[in-house]
Amino acid sequence: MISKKCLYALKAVLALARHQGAGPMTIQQIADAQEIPARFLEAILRDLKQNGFTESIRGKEGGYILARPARDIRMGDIIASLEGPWYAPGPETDVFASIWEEADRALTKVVNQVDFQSLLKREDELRFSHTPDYSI
Amino acid sequence: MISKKCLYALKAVLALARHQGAGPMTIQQIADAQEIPARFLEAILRDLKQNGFTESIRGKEGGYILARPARDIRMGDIIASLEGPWYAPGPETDVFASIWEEADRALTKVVNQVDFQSLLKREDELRFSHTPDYSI
DNA sequence: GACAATCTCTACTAAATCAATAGGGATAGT
DNA sequence: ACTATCCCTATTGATTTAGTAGAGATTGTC
Repeated sequence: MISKKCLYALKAVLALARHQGAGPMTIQQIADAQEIPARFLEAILRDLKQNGFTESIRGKEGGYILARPARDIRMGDIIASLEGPWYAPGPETDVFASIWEEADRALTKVVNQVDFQSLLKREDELRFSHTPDYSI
Repeated sequence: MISKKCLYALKAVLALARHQGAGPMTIQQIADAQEIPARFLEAILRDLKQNGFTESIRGKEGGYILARPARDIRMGDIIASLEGPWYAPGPETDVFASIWEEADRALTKVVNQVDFQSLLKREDELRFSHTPDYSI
């Protein structure tokens, strides 16, 4: 099961992606926008910073920004850095090992195909298709 | 991360597959063969039974057998029945939902391609290729 | 320089899950 | 009756998850 921490991290990066170019976002702003407990988010953003995805500006007018363009951050990058490997390649190579590896590759391939620029686009399209149309 | 319970279950089914046609295996035999804590295995085998993968024979000379031919049991079947879904399809459909679904499909596809008859074959080949060859 | 808004760091905790373990009960063959 | 087996419920210790708390460091503004 994918952890909430990881889900929060993905949402946070998405929020920062949408805000890119408009200065830093505070932890509180991100927390409000994505409904994430602020204190928890704080720790997550620190993790993201340590892994090179975000940068922080301290002091008043401070906050977080993406360290690189949204196009250059993939879902898989975030997942890989926060989530442990979903299977442990042990020393004993049993008959299942190669299957786990194949499954891992399949999974990685999917999440590595999606960068945050394309997520923004997807989100826009989703919003569009879900907005009720009251016109006649 | 894939749980030990699930890994044990897969090993147990593999052991039963190899023993198929040779009468029931006791919990203890399976535990010894696959190095699984017997008491833990007991609960796992009960789960497998409830999910229709194994059948049990009680009393002396009792034990477990596969409920169907090894060819008709896939890795994915065992995993799906013991492991919860690896992501939770919540009510709110955010932009990530479709990615999780795609990832899930990719994963399922891999593990559903492998049945236990083919695992037996793979294991034989693996054993063969790992057996040191002392001939000159 | 005081103040306020921000990030930073360490520690703590409550709840859930995992990986078993324990103890007795039911069943079937000899 | 005896024994080897499966069956069922409950309990436990360790680990992980999902946060919370409190104090400290940094920076812009007045």
